Amino acid sequence: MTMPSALAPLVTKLELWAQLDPTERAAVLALPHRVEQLEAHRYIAREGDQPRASCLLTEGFAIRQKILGDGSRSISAIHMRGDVVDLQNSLLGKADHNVQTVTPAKVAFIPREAIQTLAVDHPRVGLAMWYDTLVDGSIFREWIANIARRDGPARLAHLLCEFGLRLEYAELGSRTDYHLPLTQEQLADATGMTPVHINRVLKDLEQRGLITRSVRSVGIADWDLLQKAADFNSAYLHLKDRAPLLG
Amino acid sequence: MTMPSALAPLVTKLELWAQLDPTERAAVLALPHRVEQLEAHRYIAREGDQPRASCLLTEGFAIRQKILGDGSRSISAIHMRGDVVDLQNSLLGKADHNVQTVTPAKVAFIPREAIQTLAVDHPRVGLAMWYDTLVDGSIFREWIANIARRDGPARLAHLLCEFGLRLEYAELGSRTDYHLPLTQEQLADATGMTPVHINRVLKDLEQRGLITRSVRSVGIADWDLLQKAADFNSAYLHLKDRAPLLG
DNA sequence: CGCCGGTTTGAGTCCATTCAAGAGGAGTGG
DNA sequence: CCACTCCTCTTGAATGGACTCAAACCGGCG
Repeated sequence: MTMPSALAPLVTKLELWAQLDPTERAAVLALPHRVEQLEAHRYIAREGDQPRASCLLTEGFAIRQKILGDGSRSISAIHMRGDVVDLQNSLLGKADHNVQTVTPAKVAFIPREAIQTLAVDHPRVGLAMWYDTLVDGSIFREWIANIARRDGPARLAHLLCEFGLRLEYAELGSRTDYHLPLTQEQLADATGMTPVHINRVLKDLEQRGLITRSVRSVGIADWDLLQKAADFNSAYLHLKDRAPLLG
Repeated sequence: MTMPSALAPLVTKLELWAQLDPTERAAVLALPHRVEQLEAHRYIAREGDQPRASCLLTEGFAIRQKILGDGSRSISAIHMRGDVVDLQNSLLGKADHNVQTVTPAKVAFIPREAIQTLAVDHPRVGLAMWYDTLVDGSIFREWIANIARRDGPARLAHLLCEFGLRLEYAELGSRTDYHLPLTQEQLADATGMTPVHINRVLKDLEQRGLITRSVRSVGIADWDLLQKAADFNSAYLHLKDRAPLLG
């Protein structure tokens, strides 16, 4: 278990939900953990595993995905720095989905018992982690609506809006101009389309002047316009409802 | 605030996750609450609201849904007796989706401050509620996969399997023969299809001998067969991973 | 009896898919 | 430096699953 600074992003994240006092902050930073540098496409957890550690993403990008019976894949979340990536799998005992890096990534593994103890000994920290899970849930619901009811262009545009906003919020880029670390195949699996169709939809968004693309980067000329085309309303990210009661 | 017995289903539910000691059990039952009998199609929370109370469903059925920009609707969850229906909305401060009854229902409203206080004063109860939220999230992920990647028949069959199993688990019916309290339009909004297509898919499942239907009831002749057609694996419901560590 | 919400059925259309092939780019090794 | 490979992206053509539009049917209920 290494230098505590690896957990700093976790404190930052939790303090969005609850102003922690010095004791609580120290307790979080004192969590036992093991830092690891992972290559791209590496599995952090596999469906059916009984993981003994949760994991904090401190660098790079990761996804949560499932492989269905017919071999197709569904991506249900994209994660970036500061996200606690594996609470579900490790706390619930048995992983119900896979977690995988998409780029080289640095992660801190935290034993599940340590998380539970922290939550019990410092209930306000537990509450903050619970809030984080609630926001996760909110994002899942929006993805359900996105995939179920929006057409191709709106669906992809919505993903681009969400990703941009979250990147900006995590201070990893500008929401109107950022590097998108996903292949078109991954975008397809995150939106319930085929890679071929993603390609055509991207072209369509570009031709309509809503986005510009270079290598694997996205530029958004007119944020409001794209937001409108995407039927995007950031409320579900709860970026502004932070530290609502605690503190 | 009425007789505490209305909260009994909540204790039952939480004890699936953590064996509570008498003090903790008493604390849950001592939660201030207001019982209300609601008619069908009544909104419990509306998107944008700042609800001051969470709500426990003690009788009847309810859904969570969103109305999109074009007026279409997406249903992201179906709830039955014992489910805590509005933690997300009330704890996060601002509702990001609607909660609505689909049948007449009895609910117990619990002030959000009371929930928070409970979680802080009795951290293990807080942990149990957190677990419940994690399972919610797991179901959302499966729904994403379901809508994104399965075809009509499998998608609907999957919903029928899940609903049956959850009903049985809540002791509200048999998984192979139950009353389905949803209209075909609601089934459509829960699976990302149109009502017309739901109708055809139902007919298809019936003709293939996978289900039988009467008024608004479903019979499943061969559970294993339907499960297979649905690509259904109940692991994501975490019915068997109960009380994993606590207690 | 007649209304009304929900269900069922038909016909035509379209969006997204499948299948297939080619182009671009990065990395490897001769 | 060039050939070779692998992966990703791009494009075309044909197919098909789900949609829209529209009408009819059904059962419960005032």
